[in-house]
Amino acid sequence: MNKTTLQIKMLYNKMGSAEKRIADWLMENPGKIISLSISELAEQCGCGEATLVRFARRLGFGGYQELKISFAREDGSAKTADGISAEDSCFQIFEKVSEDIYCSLEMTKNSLDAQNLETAAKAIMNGKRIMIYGLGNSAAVALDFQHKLMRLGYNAVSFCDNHMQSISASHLTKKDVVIGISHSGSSKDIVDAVKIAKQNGATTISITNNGKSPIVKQSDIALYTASNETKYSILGLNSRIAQLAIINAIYYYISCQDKNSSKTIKTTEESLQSKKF
Amino acid sequence: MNKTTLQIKMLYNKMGSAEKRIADWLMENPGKIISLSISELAEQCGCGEATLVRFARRLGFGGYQELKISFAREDGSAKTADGISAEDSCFQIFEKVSEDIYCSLEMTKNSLDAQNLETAAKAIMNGKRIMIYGLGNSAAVALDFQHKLMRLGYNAVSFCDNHMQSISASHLTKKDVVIGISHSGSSKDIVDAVKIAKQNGATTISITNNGKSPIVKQSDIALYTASNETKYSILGLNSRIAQLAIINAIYYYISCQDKNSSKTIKTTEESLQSKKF
DNA sequence: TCATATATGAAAATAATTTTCAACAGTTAT
DNA sequence: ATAACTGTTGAAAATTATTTTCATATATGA
Repeated sequence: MNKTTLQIKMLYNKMGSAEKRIADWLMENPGKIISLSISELAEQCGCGEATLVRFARRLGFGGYQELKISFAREDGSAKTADGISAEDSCFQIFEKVSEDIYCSLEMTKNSLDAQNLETAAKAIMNGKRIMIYGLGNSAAVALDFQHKLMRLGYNAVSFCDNHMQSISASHLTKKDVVIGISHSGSSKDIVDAVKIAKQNGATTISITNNGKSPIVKQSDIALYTASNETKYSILGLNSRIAQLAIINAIYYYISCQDKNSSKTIKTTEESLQSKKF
Repeated sequence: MNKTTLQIKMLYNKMGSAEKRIADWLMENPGKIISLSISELAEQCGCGEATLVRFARRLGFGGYQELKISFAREDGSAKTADGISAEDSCFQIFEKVSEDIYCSLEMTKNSLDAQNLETAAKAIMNGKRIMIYGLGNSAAVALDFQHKLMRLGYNAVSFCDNHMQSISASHLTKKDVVIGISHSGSSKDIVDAVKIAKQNGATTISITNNGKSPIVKQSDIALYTASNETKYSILGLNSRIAQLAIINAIYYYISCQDKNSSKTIKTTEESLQSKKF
């Protein structure tokens, strides 16, 4: 599946009935748009030309022509990513997983607030200590974040022990920053620890897939991922990748903004040299 | 070089001076035609619109539009993902990171051997014990893998302590499976541990970005990621995501193939219920 | 040199696209 | 329930793009 098709599917629910008809026609007739003018397509879809222009704009194009060209670029051979089944080879599953990851990243682009992201990155840069809490699935993400921040020379620690999380949170001050990671946003222990940190005046950041979750109430800054994985799993596998993408973005942002970072990164690399063949 | 470009070169000698000017401009400005109207391009080439229409017809197209679309289709390499700079907002960086992740996944699709992937997944399913080794960056990936396999009810353990890695490897048998994760493939301790495991007869699997690395020599099965990140980092951030995608694929594959898994996943979920709000 | 064939671009004709606007549907506030 | 608001829609107008026509220019070969 290509980028444009993907985007159409993502925005489908937000479309009006005429736009949905357009989306449906495009899905059912892959590649055909390329040889049609706006009036011809309007007739096919039973809508006005204006609606087609709006449709194109909504997808981020300048107009109908650009939409058409985008379809031409991205090849008509539209693969449709179905669910994963027992007949699939492991490689086919890999392809589907890639597709879903891509989809989740696009969705996260919509749900992630640019201002919050920037504020969170700056808070981390100014924090005296950075505490990162995650459990289960999110523990690996927390560890990844700690690792990256340490490479940049920051005083970052991650905990995947709920006692340690609460203990560490209880000793924080308003100079410190806490990052709570929970896909559901409802992990009791993480919420507790973040709450304690907030009571102590620390800046609290949460990374979650659920906007209406308890962790958000305890957060000064909430970073939302998005993913459509009800299909074949309760596990938020794709939102996890989106979390990592957010972490990568923050990492790069800090490494660009922080003037010491290039030196620090070099120091890190040097320290690891002897560990390699 | 694409079909249309080739044809233009073939017919070049038969063209008049104005048409040659068009051909020259197109060669010097690859891809630019896509965003230009016929009048704009006519001005660029210093010729009349009519000449452009004739030019397109001569190449076998119905008109200017078709020529334009043909260029759009054949010019896949027009991705303009720049590097990350200090002027970028954190959100812009997130967008670039997403783009790179997508790119890396596509590249990995090419470098990953379907047969090896399947073999690795089956070996894991049949392994008595699964040992996963990673250090630094790769420790988080190893932890993630362990977590997923445990959810499926497998006897999986990850170590990010080089002593524990070697110790555990020294006690393995040919019924066991070892997974060594190293972006560079040159991490001494990981290679050592995998080597020990291999000497003991365990099935060894490696996940790495480097086909010609020491770890591959110690592996029965090598799974290669791919990524282009020389641009702004030594860290293999994107290959890391590709590693996780491989892990996700294996997870789903096993959960489809292993008949007990749905029960096990349910048990896992139940065990976590009390931890949530 | 001249007749013929071909190439060219300005302008006219046609077609495609975009904008405007009024009607309408659904939602929220009063 | 009603008013005010918000967003969707397509017909028609306005704009822009493309194609055709045609007069002129240029080259070719007898």
